[in-house]
Amino acid sequence: MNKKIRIKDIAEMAQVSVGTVDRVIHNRGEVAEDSYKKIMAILEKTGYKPNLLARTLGSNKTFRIAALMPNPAQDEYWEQSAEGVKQAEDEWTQYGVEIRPYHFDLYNKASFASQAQNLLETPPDAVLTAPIFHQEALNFFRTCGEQNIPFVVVNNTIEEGGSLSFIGHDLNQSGRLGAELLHLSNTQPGTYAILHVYDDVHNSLHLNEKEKGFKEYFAEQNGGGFKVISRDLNHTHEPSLEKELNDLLSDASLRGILVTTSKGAFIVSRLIEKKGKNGVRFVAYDLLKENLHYLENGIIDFLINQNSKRQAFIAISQLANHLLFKKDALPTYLFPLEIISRQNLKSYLHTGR
Amino acid sequence: MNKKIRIKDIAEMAQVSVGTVDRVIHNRGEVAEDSYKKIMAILEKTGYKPNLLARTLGSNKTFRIAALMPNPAQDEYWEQSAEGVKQAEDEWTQYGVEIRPYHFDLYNKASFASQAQNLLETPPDAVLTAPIFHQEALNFFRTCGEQNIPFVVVNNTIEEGGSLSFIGHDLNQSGRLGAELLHLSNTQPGTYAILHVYDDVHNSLHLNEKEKGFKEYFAEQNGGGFKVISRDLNHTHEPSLEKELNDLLSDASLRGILVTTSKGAFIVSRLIEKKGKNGVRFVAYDLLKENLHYLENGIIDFLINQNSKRQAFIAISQLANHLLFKKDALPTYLFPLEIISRQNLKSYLHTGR
DNA sequence: CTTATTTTCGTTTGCGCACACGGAACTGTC
DNA sequence: GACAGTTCCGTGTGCGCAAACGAAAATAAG
Repeated sequence: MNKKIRIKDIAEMAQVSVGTVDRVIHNRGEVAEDSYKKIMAILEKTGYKPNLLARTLGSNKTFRIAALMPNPAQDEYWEQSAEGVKQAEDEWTQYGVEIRPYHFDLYNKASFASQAQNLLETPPDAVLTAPIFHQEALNFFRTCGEQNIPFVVVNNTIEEGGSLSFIGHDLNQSGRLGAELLHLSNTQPGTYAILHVYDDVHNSLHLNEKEKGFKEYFAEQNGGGFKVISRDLNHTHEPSLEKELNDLLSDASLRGILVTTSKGAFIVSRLIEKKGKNGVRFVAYDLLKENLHYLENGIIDFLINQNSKRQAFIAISQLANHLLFKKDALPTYLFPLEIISRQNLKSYLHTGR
Repeated sequence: MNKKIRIKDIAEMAQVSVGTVDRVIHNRGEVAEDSYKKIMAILEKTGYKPNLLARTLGSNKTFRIAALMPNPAQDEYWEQSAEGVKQAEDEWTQYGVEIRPYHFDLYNKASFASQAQNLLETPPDAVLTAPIFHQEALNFFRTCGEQNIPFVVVNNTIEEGGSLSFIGHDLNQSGRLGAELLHLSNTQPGTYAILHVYDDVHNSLHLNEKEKGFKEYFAEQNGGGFKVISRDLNHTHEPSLEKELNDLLSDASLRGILVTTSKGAFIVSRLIEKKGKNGVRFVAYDLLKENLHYLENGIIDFLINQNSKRQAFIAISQLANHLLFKKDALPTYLFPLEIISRQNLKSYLHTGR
C-alpha cells in the first residue's frame, strides 16, 4: 500500500499526459487501445486511489438532495427528524450539497403525492423520504427509478423498494424488545397488551411488524401461559379511547402495556396517571418531551428510542457520500434499539450528536 | 446564512487582498488595526466557513497522532478500542492524518511510563490516551502540557488533567443505572451486591465512582430497607474468589449483583453458572464475546455497553478535527449509557459503526 | 495529392485555500 | 536627503484533480 500516487505519477509511468489518464479513469473514451491498456495496468498495479478532496474540489459541482418528509410542525417525532436533516445540511453545505425540504401532511395521502410531484419538477440528484403512505410511496419510487434518482428511505421499509438504502430499525426485534421489557422478572403468567394508538390514518404495515415480534417473544417463553392482546385505538375520539383503556386496566391479570406509536405514549400516560398505575409495567417509544415527563415521574418504565433525528442525519450523509465520493451505502442500516430508563436518560440527552 | 462565501469575496467586501484576509483568519499578525477589525466584522457577519477541502488540500501538511493505549492482545475491551482507532485511521488518512499506536502493558505501570517516553521522542501533533495509571498519567500530561501537545483522554477522567477533552461515561450515573436494572420491580427489600473483580492492579478511582452511584440509588429509593454490599475481588486467586462468591450467593436475601469490570463479568458468570442462578439478577459491563455468551444463555440479564470502540473512534476524530479544522472539542463528551438485553443485542452488533 | 474529418492526445485553467516572497509606504537616524 | 529598518499588504505558486480547449496525428473523402 504505497502512498500518495497522483495522476501525474501514473501519467509519467505510462508516458502519457495527465489528460489521457484522466480520460481512462472516467472512461469517457477518446483513448487509443494501447494507451488504455497500459494505463489500466498501471492503475491496477499501483492501486491508485484518487484524492477525494481534490476531486470534489476540482469538479466544482453542487448536488441537490430533496427531503420528502412529514411536516415537522405536526409531530415532535418528525420535528426531531427535521433537526437531523438540518444538522446534516450544516455538515455538507460546505461540500456543495444543497438540501431542499418538501413537507407533506402526515394525515393526508394526497399531500404526499402532490409534494412528490412538486419535487420531481426540478429533479434533485438524490432523495430522502419516509414512505408513510405505502401506495403513494411506491408510485414515487417508480418514477425515481425511471429518472435514475437514487433515494434512501427512513422509518419504515418498503419491500419492493429499489432504494439505495433503508435506515431505521428492525421492527420485529423492536417488538420483541418491548415484550422483554414488559416481561422482565414477571415470572407469573399474565396478560400483556400491545396498543397501536394513532390518529386518522396510520401505517399499519409498520406497526404489524412490531406486533409480530411482540407475540413471537411471548410464544417463545417457556411455560407459555401468557395472554397477549392487541388493540387499535384511534385517539381522535378520546372518550372511547378512555373507556377501552379503562377496561384494559381493570383486568387484574394485566402485567404490561406496550404502546407502539410515539404520540400514543403520552396519550396513554395521561390516562394511566389519572386512573393510577398499580404494578402494570408500561413501555413506549421515543424521547418526546411529554414522554420524558412521564418517564421521569414513573408512569412510563422504559422508552425505546428510535432516534429519528439521527436516522435523518445518517440518511443524508449516506446520500452525500454517494454523490460526492461515490461511496455506496449499506442497503440496510439498522440502528441499535436503545433502551431508555430514568437512570440513563440524561446520558442520552446530553450527547453532542 | 448565505453559502459559498470565499476568501476572495471577503477580500472584495473589505477592499483588501486575499492575503490580508488570510492573515487575519490565521491570525498571524502583520495586519493593520483598521483592516483587522473590518475583516473580522465581515467574517462575523457573513458567517464565513472555510472550505475544508480546499484548506487541507492547500496546506499540504500531514499530522501525526499518537495513541498511547493498553496492549489490545491483553484484553478484549482494549482490542475493541484498538479497532476504533483503526477505523478512525481509515477515515482520516485521506486528509493526511497519520496514527501511530503505542501499546503499554495493562498490568505494568512502568511500561506506561516507558512507552510515554518513547512517544515523546518523536513528538506527535496530538495524543490519545487511556490514563489507567494515575500518577504516571499525570506525569505524562505535564510534559504534554509543557510541549504544547494537545491530548484527549478516554475511559476515565483525571481531574487535574488539562486535556482537550474527556470521552467516556458519567460513571456515577452508570452505577445508578446498574442499580436500577437490578432493582427493577423487585419490590421486596433485599440485598444488592456490587463487585469489583480485577487483576493485579486496578483503577480504584474509576470503580469508586460507580460504587457511589450504585449506593446513592438505593439510598434514594423510598422505603429504603435495602442492604448494599460491596466487594473487591482479585481474580488471580480463583479459589478464594469462588469461596467469596459462594458465600454471597447463599445469602437468601440476595436480589442482584453488579460486576463493575468487563472481564469480571464472565469470570463471575462461570461461577454463577456452576452454582446455579436462582432468581438473582445479574448485570455487568461490555460486549465481550464471553459476556455475550452469558447474556444469551440468561446468566447475565443486562449488559451496560461502554463502547470502547466508539470512544476511541470519537477521540481520534476530535483530535483530527482539532488539528485539521481547528474545531475544538467539547471538554467532556459523555456517551449514552447503553442497556443491552437479549432482545436488542443483535441490533447493537450489526450496526456499521 | 489535397482537403476534410475523425481519432487521439497534451496543455491549460480553475476549484478555494495556504503560504512564501517581495514590494510599497511609513518611520526613524545621522 | 540618503539610507536602513518596520509595518503592512498584494501577487504568485502549488495542492491533486476535472474538464474545456485546441493541436497533432491518423484516416477518409474527393
